[in-house]
Amino acid sequence: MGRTPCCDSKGIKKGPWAQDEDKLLLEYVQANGPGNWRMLPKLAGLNRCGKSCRLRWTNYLRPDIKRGPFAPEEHNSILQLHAIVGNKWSMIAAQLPGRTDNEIKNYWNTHMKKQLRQDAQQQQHAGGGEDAAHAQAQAASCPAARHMAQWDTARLEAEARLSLLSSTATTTVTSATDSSSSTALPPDHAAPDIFLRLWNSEVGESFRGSAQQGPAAAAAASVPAPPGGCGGDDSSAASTNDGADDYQAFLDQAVEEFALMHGRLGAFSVFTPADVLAEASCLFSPFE
DNA sequence: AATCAACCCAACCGCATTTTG
DNA sequence: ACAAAATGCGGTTGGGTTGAT
Repeated sequence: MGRTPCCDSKGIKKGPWAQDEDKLLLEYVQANGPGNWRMLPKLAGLNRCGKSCRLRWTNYLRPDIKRGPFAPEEHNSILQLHAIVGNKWSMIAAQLPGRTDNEIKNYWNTHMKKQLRQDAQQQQHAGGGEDAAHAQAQAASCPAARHMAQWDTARLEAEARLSLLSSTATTTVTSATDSSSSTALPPDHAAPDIFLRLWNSEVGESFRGSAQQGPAAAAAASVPAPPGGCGGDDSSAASTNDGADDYQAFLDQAVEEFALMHGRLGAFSVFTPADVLAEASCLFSPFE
């Protein structure tokens, strides 16, 4: 006994949108604004369900949608954001003006997953050894371990940036590294660098402690092995559960920070200016 | 030229969350 | 406070396109 689906009416068209349908939808939304998707098809003269109309508008017809290939900055942003919030595509999309969650999701699934796999393989060849191969196979077969690998990348980049900023002794770092209040507003003149703030907070420190035994160990310690899944017959999983708590606490705080900051400031850039990123990439560029 | 496989992306589906009466 | 409706979100699928054989 659930709700009846919105699209179960007979005769409702599905599949690709025709040009005239796009035109009808576009004209209606431009005249009346988005919203009331339930009634919109009838009012606009469309033989579609409201859900389909909303999707078509948000993913394709919206005038502020940016089309074309993703820029390197966008690529890096997606990479870093995904390391923090995971598959929260709408959250990631909120930080990339003009990109839809669907587009980012597709981009991640088709381009970036593949690239991460290739990078991992390259590292395996460079590193060599059976242990590396084993860890790689584990990472490839276990989503949680993959996520940890992504997290490790973001962590390294944050460290590189921290090193950079501390060496240039900018005043923004002083406020950014003030861990006494993780929810304090950043100074108006500085971009809020959540990576740095989280990294220097207590949960960040706690997580660093658990991850210091290396990425593979951190992955094993942080993520309980699924039944019959990666991590094998890990009987020590229970004894290392602190890592999972730290990791979860870190992620939870990251999500809270995003939500809080986004609520206060609207759309904003999480990341430092492009020149700083460029410098950082000289120190450490994991995805090139 | 024909066939097949891989890739890409728009659209759908179902669940979760929020809003409304 | 509750139930139903509306909306949002993430996972998945299907069909078109492109490249290899």
